[in-house]
Amino acid sequence: MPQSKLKPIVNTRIQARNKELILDAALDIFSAFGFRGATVDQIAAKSEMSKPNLLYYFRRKEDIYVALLEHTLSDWLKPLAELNPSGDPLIELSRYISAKMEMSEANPKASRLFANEILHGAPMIEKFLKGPLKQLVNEKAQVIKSWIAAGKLAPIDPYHLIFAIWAVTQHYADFSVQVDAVLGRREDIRTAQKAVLEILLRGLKV
Amino acid sequence: MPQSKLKPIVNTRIQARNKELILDAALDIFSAFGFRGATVDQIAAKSEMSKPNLLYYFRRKEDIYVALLEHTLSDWLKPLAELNPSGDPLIELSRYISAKMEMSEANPKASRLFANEILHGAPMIEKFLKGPLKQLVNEKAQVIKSWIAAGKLAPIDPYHLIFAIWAVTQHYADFSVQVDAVLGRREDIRTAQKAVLEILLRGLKV
DNA sequence: ATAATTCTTGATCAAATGGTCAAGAGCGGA
DNA sequence: TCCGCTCTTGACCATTTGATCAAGAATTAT
Repeated sequence: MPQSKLKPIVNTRIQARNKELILDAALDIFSAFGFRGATVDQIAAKSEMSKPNLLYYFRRKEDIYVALLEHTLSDWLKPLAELNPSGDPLIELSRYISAKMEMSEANPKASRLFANEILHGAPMIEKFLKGPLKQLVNEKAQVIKSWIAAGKLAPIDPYHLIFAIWAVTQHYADFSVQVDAVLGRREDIRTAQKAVLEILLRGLKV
Repeated sequence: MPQSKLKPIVNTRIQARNKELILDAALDIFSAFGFRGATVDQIAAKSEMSKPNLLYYFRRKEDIYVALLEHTLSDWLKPLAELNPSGDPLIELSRYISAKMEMSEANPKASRLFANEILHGAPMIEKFLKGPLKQLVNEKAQVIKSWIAAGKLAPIDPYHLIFAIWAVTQHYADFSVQVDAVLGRREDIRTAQKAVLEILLRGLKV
């Protein structure tokens, strides 16, 4: 069945390449300046592209921003989704915390992008928060509850435990300027990871 | 000695009142939209004042922002400064964490203002971070170290413990949209406070 | 090859926005 | 009361910025 002359369904190679270039540049700019603080000119300059050309691929500034968020939302859920109900609680949580710390180290820009979006009321990702994220957290909270019921974990509110893990791990990406300023040096990820694991896990032992 | 005709040293009553009105409005606007996202018009509208009149009190948008940050920096340090070296470690830390949780509840806007500033590289408060804040944290880290040395506290890195307390407590102000979305309701501060105290303190007992 | 389609850009626009100015209104001290 | 200083504002300006457009260059399909 011939695809009658509709709008481009399949991206050309050039489209794929340029959209990728734009999203890469946009992550740099949006994470550094926020949605309102970033300008289309900046993103165009960083992707070495004229502004009209950039707007040929994404018709509005907001479209770039939304695409960028969607592009990374699934990555965000992955480590939590991998929390294994039949594994050992402390090992599973340790793995999760380590994974989040490594994400903060490897991709602080994505972390700051989300932080900024949520800080400003999450206008673009409200549905994600109330939908997939909420659902996954509920599911994993049940897992933690079952561990507690089985006497394998100290009786801690699972939701607030998850919040605490998010808060602490993402702090090293979002507030790295403050961390470095207070420590007087660029913080070593290994040291931080070890300390965070101790602080968060020590109290969870039965 | 008569004060010769210099610029106004002492603020008039009207100045005091209007500057206060402006700063109140500015906290609302800057915390919601960030420095770049906020507009002078918005702040003027919120303070029920014409834009030129607002700019009579603060000549530039940046001046309002800086005044606002300075206006609250000392409040920020106060609870940590009150950590008492000769008190019981767990009670002192419990008091500190509770104070921070109450600040998140009582003044989430100030928390978001700082979060946004730090997230974007802290261009205006770099000196505060590397100066007074660093110094105070060093001092209190020593207190925690002495508690550990005295066998009154589990051996935890004091700097990362402080970071963890900041991260978790401020999370409830800065990421409240996410917290509420995941829980499906407005979170009750008492519940959150109790959970946070357990999570952070349980592992600190010797 | 060549027609159709996709890609690229200089020039331009309208709106938003930070900030200025001059002139008038209001207030406080002598 | 009167004078000088503080306060207030409508009108205005220059720049920034998101977005458009028309026309030409490059690519792709036949």
